[in-house]
Amino acid sequence: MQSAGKRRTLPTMIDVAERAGVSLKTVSRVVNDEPGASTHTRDKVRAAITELGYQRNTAASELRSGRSGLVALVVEDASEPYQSELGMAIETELSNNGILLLTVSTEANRDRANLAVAALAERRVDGLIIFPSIQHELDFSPVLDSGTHLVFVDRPSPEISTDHVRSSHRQGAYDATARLLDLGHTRVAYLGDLMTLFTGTERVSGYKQAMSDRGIQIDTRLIHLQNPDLDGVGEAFLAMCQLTDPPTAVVTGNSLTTIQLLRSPHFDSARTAHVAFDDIPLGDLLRVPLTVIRQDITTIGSTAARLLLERIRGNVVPPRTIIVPTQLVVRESDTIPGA
Amino acid sequence: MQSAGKRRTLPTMIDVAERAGVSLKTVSRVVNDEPGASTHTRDKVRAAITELGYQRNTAASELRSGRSGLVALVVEDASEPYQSELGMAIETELSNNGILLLTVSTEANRDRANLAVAALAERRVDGLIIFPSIQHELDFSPVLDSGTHLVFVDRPSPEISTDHVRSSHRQGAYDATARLLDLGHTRVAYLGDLMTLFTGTERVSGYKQAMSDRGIQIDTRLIHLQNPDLDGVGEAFLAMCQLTDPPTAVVTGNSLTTIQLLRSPHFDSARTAHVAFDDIPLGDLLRVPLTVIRQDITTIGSTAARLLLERIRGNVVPPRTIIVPTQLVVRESDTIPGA
DNA sequence: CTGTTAGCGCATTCAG
DNA sequence: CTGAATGCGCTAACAG
Repeated sequence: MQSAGKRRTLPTMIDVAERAGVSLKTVSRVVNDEPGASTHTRDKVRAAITELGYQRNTAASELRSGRSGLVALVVEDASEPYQSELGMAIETELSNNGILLLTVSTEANRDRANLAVAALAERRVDGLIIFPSIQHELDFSPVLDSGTHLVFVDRPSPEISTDHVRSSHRQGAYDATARLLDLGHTRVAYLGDLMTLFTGTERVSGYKQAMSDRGIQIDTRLIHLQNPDLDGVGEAFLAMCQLTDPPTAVVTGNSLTTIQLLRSPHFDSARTAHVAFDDIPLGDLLRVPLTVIRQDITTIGSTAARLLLERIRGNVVPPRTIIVPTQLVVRESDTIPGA
Repeated sequence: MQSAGKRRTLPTMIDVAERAGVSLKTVSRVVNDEPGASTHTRDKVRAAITELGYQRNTAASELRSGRSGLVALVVEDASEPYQSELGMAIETELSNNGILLLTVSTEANRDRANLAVAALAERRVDGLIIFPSIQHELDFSPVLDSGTHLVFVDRPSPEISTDHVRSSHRQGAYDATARLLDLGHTRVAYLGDLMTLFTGTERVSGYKQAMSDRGIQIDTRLIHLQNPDLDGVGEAFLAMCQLTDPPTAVVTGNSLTTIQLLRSPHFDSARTAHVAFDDIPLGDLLRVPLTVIRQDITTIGSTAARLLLERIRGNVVPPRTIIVPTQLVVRESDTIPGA
């Protein structure tokens, strides 16, 4: 059994050079797969590397070259399903390009989120992928100073003009609403996020558009927007049901709202048709399997990583916006059993 | 609107020293909160730092000092709920100590998982927290050479003697089984992982112990162990139901097996009592809310991070094993409606 | 194809 | 309490 934690001096490129009988620079060429070394020399150097157990010291390389080989993902809570799936997609794309991923959750360190960004700046990360926090805007000036590239996911930055990848929030909400309308409903409620959020605005406007397109009067009493972190969705739905003309169907605009509604005693999946924006884990195993608008998070993540990699490699183009389509996944909750 | 990606030369400690009219070393003292600088000097230096927008270059500091301020979490799939919650707990603990977290999913880099570990070694990460992969043993010799500290989570390493934090797998499985036995069942099946896994072995032995303690004969036909990545749980359960004395209750030993069973057409939650090891997301919203043994992942993660931090700070003690208790969460699936 | 020189920005060592 | 000198390990720029 090996034991961890012993430290001795590690061999350097100079040691390898001596062992292989070549110059320092030649070793560097081999290690970095640069041209300018014969196959024979390469083999000699490689042999010396394995004999000595040489490992390149990234810190030195980084200091000299200015590139860190590090990208950071800044999210609110890396353990939330959407965000962890995003992280996984990004990591996959980056690791295929020899870049390691740092993850910073602003929630974990609310007061110190800006400190964390400063730490990323000190580390000279090559790029940042940002899933903007709902809670508070971060100060990205430290990383901008050092020429780090930024990509925003899910919604654009209000202050910084840069690349941005997101779902077609509006179209997704449109599709959710249209689905219920096509099933014959006319009283369709919308429970969603506040309009202060970009995504909230987009989605509610998709809902309204679908209603208008089918010539259905929009009843503002059937629209409830609130911060989904706070309670109140169930009560809002109850109030709607007490109208003389209550809703027969409902669209929920985000997962938190969906879960609040499903957990509410005032909501009965057997009596009200329901389509949710955002899939939730195990949505197929619920009491009534949930019909949802699913975001293609993996594509969003890998696209964000790809845009970032292009810029890191020196591609200079104007800021781009990429919209990734959503998908309607029909299960059961959109149809009422009795109907 | 600011625009990202412009690069100019950043100020260094020398610039700050000149501006403040002190020496390089004094700046270093202030930046690192070392003693040996008067309050007056500190203020002068701090002022110069803000005026110039100075940011320490971590690479240089790292090259000189040998410490990277980086810890890596090596998991199989960072998007899986258990693993992302673990990551979040670790990140919280580390960020409180000024350390950033790298996440490496071996799944994202299947063929190259060992290469990723080598990359961590080259980066001289201060420590590694490892949630061992089911798929394949990794080669940690590169990081051991550079004196990196390791902590294993969930199960110990078969090869390396080091710190290790995990749930009381055996006690948890015991509690799950005992719960069903106490409810009057005598034919309790166990569907779980292979015994080649540490956790699989621990949990099945907890099940057996509970049965024996209550004087109930263990029927090996009611025990099914398999790789939960593969199909077959539903069929195995069906086979048990066709016995002359079929099970009236079942314990599932891990989330994948639980989900397979719940999705299987051969299993009916209304007819068979069920307790699952490991909570699953939204377990309370399932057709029949799931009674589970829940692991305290947050405690596991923060404990692992704490043990690692101690070693990074130079604490030399023999390898430690910390067992974190599990908790029975009673919902409904353990009782059959008719009974 | 290969080698020499210089210096990235900082922390360590030792001298005041 | 403060400063000067040195070099961590590597890569960029050039020379042969």
